Amino acid sequence: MAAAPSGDSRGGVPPATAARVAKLRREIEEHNRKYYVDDAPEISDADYDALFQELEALEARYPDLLTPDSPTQKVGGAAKTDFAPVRHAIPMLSIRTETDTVAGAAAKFDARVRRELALDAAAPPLEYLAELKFDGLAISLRYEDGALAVAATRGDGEVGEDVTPNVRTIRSIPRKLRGRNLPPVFEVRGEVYMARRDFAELNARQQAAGGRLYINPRNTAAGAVRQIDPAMTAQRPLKFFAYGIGETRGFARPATQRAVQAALEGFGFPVNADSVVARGPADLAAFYESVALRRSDLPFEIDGVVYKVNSLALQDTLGFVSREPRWAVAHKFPAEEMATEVLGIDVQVGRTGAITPVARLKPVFVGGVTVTNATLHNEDEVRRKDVHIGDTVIVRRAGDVIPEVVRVEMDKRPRGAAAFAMPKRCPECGSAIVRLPDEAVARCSGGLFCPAQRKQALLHFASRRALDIEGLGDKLVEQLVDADLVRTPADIYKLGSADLAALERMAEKSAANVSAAIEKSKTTTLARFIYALGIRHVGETTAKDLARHFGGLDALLAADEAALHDVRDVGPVLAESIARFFAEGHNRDVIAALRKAGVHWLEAAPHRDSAGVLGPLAGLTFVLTGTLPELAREDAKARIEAVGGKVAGSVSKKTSYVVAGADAGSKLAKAVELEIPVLDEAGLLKLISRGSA
DNA sequence: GATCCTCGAGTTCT
DNA sequence: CTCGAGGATC
Repeated sequence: MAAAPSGDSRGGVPPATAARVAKLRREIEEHNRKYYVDDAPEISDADYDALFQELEALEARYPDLLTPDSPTQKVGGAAKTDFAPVRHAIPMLSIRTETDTVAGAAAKFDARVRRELALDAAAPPLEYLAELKFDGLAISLRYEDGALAVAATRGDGEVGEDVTPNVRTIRSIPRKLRGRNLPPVFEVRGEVYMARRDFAELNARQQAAGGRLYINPRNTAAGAVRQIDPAMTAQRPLKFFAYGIGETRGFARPATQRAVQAALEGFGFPVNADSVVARGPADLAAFYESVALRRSDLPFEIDGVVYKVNSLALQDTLGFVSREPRWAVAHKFPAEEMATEVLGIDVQVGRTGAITPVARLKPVFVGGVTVTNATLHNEDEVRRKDVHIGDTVIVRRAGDVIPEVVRVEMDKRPRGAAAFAMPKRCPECGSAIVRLPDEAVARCSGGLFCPAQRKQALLHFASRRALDIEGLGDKLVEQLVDADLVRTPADIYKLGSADLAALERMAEKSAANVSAAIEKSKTTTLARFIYALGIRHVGETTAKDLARHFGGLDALLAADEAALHDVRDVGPVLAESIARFFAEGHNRDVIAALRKAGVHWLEAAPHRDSAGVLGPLAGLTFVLTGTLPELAREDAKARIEAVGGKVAGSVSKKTSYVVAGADAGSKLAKAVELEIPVLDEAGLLKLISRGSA
């Protein structure tokens, strides 16, 4: 940390003030770290803000004290923890997850491996190693001449973060390999984790000290490894299991995965003993069953088991499909389910007025987080699941993310528990709630008169894929609408910094940031603008089609329903919806006001041919899945579209290529099933550049 | 008229 | 991610 100006008084700064500024900076950095890295803030937001404001005030008063590295100068105040990047000599793989029944998953994997190896049914069963899948943080340890040289997180599989100083504090990781004639290079792959008991003790200490409790062992372990200060890591009871090797030099590779375990133990690494050599799929399924029964008795958390082909020679033969080995699968346990109580069923109002019932739940810890809400989608869904208020329900996190009510425990229903009744009037604006005969969704009829819909419309307008106004989030929109400072998107452009700064939780600095973001959003594209308007049934894709078809906004405004029909993928419903939107005087006024405020874009000549611009990838449809090493998903999409390709959301027979990155999910599986060619990022880039050459 | 393919919209928590 | 529904295709 760069010190505040030192001893020699300059600009008449009292030494006590300089010291106070330095202290504030230290404290704020520390709290940032607790908040962002430890995920365990020590002070309330209000106290934090007070420190921050004091520092800002002092810096404003004594500009000499202002240094570029002051926390006040960092965007968003976030202490981005930048560890040095480390490129893995051999990529750290992600293992494909099999989702099927117990017997099915093992059988599928076995069948796939046998097919790849061209084994016929008469061939003897294959040998596998079945291991536990630890729920921790994957780490690669590089030993040079026997000494730990680099420890890196997995990152995206290609490039991880250098966490060597932190990892050195973990006692079960040897600093030097055991034995003689050590290989010049030896990389170990394994998992850093926190044992259940250690986690509980850590939390007991936290509680005694009056600190915030940690959520779960995995996040705590991951947070601890990514500490800025290794001394903090040292205070966390972390452990390690080794399970594989990366690059090696001067090391005779063993013949089997089992022998790799033995070699790792020989070098002094802890290897979990709970693994078996299995013959054929039935043995794998039996291992899974046995582990599932013992899961809660294990001293650490696991989220499934891993099956690997035991022979390393066969592993080499099998190779990879875009960064996923064909010789291993993870077989995860089904999502954890917990019982809890339905405290009530509220409704939420969406941008289109859709009324969504949401179950308010008694907080329950499931799948690693505390869940308090779960969507019930719509009236029919509530009826189908037959959820009443006061019911005990089983909850899980679908796809390991979004909480869902699985079912009701009928025998626990209290007498007289009330069923859900769709309200007649919108809770936000009092307008009638209407459900059209063939629709599943009930809607508030208030339109933009309804504050909830107005807020959602504004959020949509400012969202990343629309005009992308950074910093204009739900809290801010809430205040702006409630204070009646903003009614339509056009009003956003009338806000001055002073208006913003007058709001709660808005210091001058943040207000200036938002102002700048608003200014920046004025330069946009026609497609984004159309999308931002929030026309029913017009999403990102349709907005692009409209922009391309008409070229300019005036042509679109002038189009009647028949003209709209000519746009690709626009049928009667969309044509009517679009025409009705633009026929509305209010909407035309808002559009005019936005243009007047300076929102602008480059207009192009209309492309009446619905095939769109021609490019080397014209006519090809791509589906993206997983995380690519370099390109963000949006970038990849833009690159493909720039040369005429199309990016779709799901895999079908019409898909030309699937581009798969790390942790690819069901879409990759579907691609393999439909025998659609799979590319990695490099393959995609090659295709783009070769095509355009 | 049935079926398949997409797109749109809504959603949780950190 | 998942569901519902619009549009295209056979």
